[in-house]
Amino acid sequence: MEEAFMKRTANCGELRAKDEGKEVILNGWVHRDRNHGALHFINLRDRYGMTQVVVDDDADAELVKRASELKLEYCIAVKGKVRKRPESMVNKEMPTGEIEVKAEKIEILSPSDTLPFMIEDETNAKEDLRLKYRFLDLRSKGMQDRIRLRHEFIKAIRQFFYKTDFYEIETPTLIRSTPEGARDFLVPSRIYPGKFFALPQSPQLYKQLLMVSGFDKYFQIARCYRDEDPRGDRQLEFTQLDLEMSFVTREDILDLMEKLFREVFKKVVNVELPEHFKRLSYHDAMNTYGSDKPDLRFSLEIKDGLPLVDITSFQILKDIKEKNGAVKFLVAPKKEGFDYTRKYLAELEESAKIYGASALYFMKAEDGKLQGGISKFFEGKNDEVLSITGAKTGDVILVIAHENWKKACNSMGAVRSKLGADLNLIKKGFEFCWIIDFPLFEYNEDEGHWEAAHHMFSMPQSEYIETLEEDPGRVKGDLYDLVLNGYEVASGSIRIHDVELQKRIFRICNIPDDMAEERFGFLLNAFRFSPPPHGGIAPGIDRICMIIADQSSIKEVIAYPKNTAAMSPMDESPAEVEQKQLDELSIMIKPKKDEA
RNA sequence: GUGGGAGUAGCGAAGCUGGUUAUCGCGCUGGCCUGUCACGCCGGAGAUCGCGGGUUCAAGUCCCGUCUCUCACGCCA
Repeated sequence: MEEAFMKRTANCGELRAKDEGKEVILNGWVHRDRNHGALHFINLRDRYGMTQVVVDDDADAELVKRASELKLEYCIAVKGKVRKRPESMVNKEMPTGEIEVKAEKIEILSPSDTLPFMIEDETNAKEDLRLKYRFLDLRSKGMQDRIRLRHEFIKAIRQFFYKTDFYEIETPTLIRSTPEGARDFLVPSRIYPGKFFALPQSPQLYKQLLMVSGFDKYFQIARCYRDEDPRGDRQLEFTQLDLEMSFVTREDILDLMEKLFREVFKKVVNVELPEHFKRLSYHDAMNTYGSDKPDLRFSLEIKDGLPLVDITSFQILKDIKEKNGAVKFLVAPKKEGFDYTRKYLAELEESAKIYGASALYFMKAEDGKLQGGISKFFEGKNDEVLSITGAKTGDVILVIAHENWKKACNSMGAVRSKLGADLNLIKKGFEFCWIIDFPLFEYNEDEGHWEAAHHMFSMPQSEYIETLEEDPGRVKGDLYDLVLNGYEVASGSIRIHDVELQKRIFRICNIPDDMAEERFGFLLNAFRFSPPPHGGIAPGIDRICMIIADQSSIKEVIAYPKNTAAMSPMDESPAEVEQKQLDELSIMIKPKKDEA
């Protein structure tokens, strides 16, 4: 019996000089096609690589004709013999560059329309077009590499956990709301007309129940859904490694994560991470780097500007200090070939204003003197300013003042980030750090009440527990974030496991007991039956892969395009969809007559 | 929700202060080519300049409206 098509005996990435003389069949796509008249070269591509196929000058008429029919991205089968390329024709750029396959027969398995954009390592087609033709975009080497990276990353995570006594457990996805603070995606229920399921924002409640059940250690590669505006580093639908452990302290969890990332980064990108990651308190991170997710690939530090206020005649700074606000300064370093022009300083100010600063003040240090900007407010105090700031000739002292400490920090943080990028200060590599001692509550001005800064199930640090209600703003939580190159990549905490404490937290967050009972009753109920002390953390797989893939967008490292992941939303109302789906299903189930 | 940017051939772009045939590269197409590998060379087709309106002798270019995309903020960790 003749085969349906010439099925491959080798892939396009594996043939080498040692395979010389082998008769092979390759299957793949026509990546490039170079026709020289009597000689014809075809780069045949599959996910394993690329192999050059030659239609030589001794080819018979049929082979020549078939080869001339080929166009880009035709899916073909080639039968031929592996041969070494002539010495001077070896392509060192290609892993298979020492050989080529001399075609004896070509079969077109499937032709292709003219492409909407070229399949290149990195295409410059616009995002929406690439997403419309996602299947073509994913044929490119750049995209295949990203998807492979993601695969390797998840594989390495699983390998790590399979050596431990963690259980991998899946939690439900048609659930009642998990309160992470974002909007829920809702799914109408057919069985309970008019009612809805929520898709999980995280497996939070369920993993806590698993701890109450005594599973002790659990992990899951979990899909999560949050109905908020997407960004380059944030999707509606995303994947995280979710884990929870019983009878542990914060140190156990941080330690586990450091071990995990050391092993995984070694395996996946062959990078040695330090044994322990730097730690910064939330306050130190904000004060020093102007961000709770600082990029430590460059050191540029923000300093407290209050000492400057004591020696200035600048009333605006004095007023801010009077009101207990924050004054921050940053010394922008001199750099050869880079001028702090008026225009550039205005750009820096713009980036500060986005985060609420009303102005970015500056003065230049030149030969032991201050020049320009606000220097006139430091008449006769040049030496003091230079000694406080440490500024040297060519440096620029940047100052931000704001009544609101957080806004002052964030604004200067934006300036720091821009300087880091523009002055090329950012080193290659991976800088992890822990941010710890987060405040447990934040005041929501719009709603007029306190709310959980992270989520409502995180433990306050023990010294605050008795006096929680007195001033929620000063309560630090047993919360920890893992930050990589300026992105938050994991977030975790030690959980509350006590009904009364949980209810107090709910009350502070303006959730009265009856509402708490209604929404989280099943968790509160579980807490009545000897829940163990426990805690966990959830690293975002998409974002870490994005950073490893050199900060391509998350759209590029996950398998689904934007909006609701796989597709843009449907127009029909749920009821219409349901009927339509049933109709389609019944057509599919009925066998066609001629097939039966 | 707010603000910035963009929409010109299948794709990516150019088109300065309005001026008569809208340019370039890739792709497509016809031909030539025995060693290419982003092959090369010669020719060709392909665009009511997002859409609607306005100003003007004249609009891709200026104005108003509108849609779409995109980035930042808000929101969200």
